[in-house]
Amino acid sequence: MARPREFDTTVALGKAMDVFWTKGYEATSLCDLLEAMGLSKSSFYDTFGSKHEVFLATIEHYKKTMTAQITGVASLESPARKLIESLFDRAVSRMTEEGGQRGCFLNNCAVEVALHDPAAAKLIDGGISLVEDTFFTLVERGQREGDVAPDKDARALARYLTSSLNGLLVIAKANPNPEALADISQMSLTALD
Amino acid sequence: MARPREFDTTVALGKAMDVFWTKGYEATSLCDLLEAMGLSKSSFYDTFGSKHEVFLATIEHYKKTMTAQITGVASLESPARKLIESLFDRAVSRMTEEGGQRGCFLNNCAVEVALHDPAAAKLIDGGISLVEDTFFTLVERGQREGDVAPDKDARALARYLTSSLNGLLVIAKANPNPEALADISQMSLTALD
DNA sequence: CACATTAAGGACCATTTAGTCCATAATTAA
DNA sequence: TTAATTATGGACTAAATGGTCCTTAATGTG
Repeated sequence: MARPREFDTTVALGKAMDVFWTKGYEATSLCDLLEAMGLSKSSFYDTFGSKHEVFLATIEHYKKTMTAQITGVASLESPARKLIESLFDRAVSRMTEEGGQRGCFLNNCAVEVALHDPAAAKLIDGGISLVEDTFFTLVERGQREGDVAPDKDARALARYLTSSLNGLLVIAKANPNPEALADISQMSLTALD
Repeated sequence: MARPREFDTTVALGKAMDVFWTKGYEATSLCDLLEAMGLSKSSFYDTFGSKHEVFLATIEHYKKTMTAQITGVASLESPARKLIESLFDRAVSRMTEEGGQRGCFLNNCAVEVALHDPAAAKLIDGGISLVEDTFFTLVERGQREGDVAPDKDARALARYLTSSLNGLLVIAKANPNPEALADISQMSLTALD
């Protein structure tokens, strides 16, 4: 009953992340994880150590996949401003479509555990910085391209955009009203003018 | 060992709210609640029914106390714009001071439970609407007073401000960096120009 | 004084929790 | 063929979970 190297650690981490993402850390039981990851308790503890270690690993996993995704977007040829706008658009449409109300994993984690889990908080902060840095790059490029206000501080704008996106996601969780989200998204982006 | 009507239900709810606020719903045990509220298990179940019912009650409690606080601010004589700014200032200073990183109770609840607890989600949404309505009143007043952009839709601005404030609080939870928060707050408020 | 409240204390419950450990089976590499 | 890997299944634990219930004690009210 045991072929060696049967399961893919990365895939399993992705599954675990999905569970934490939709249920939250505390509400996720070991059982939930085992089911989702498709492995036995023994293997789980052998490979990952503990629930908490898996949790931290999923945050790392999220950062990796997000980085890939985000640098993908940021390196597209479209004007930077359009790319920024599309990031907001995507957030809105994701939150308004069926079953998409999970929000942002980092956001969820920050709110639920950051205060009591310093290790997680550090990873989360790193992830948010990644987002901020992406916005920073885009803002600077936008300023060079001429469709982002050149007089505004790029770092401040990047911080602001990151915060705005998170705000949008929180509001959407409480009530994914498309009109409200569109208002918020649009107003947020006027800061680029 | 039991004097009748000894404990004040409202006070107890406030204590319970504090626990949920700092620990989150799932991470709060019955034991935590009993200790904080200062009552026995029997009295707890007699009076409140269940952990979940207390939870819902604390959201209501939060709304009540917040309404009082917020209408207090909104009815001050200062210019509306100044009042809006002070709401952001207060959020920043609360999040940067020692032990103030709990964020906003509604925000926390929205992120942790809204997806799986429809009853809570409804109450939370109601609370957020309260905030939005306060901003709406202030924005309209600010427009009349001449220091908020008159051409912008007041409802959209109110939604935006609510979202921005929530974003700020999430970012602060992950990393309460005063500079970043100041950047975010300031940039958010330029939407009023 | 007596009676109805009101609360506390504590026994009790079934379930679930995260986590450990070991024997077993399948596989690959030497 | 043999030995080292690698994973599984399942037995097991100790603690904690939310929740029920019943007895007892203190109090206010008639």
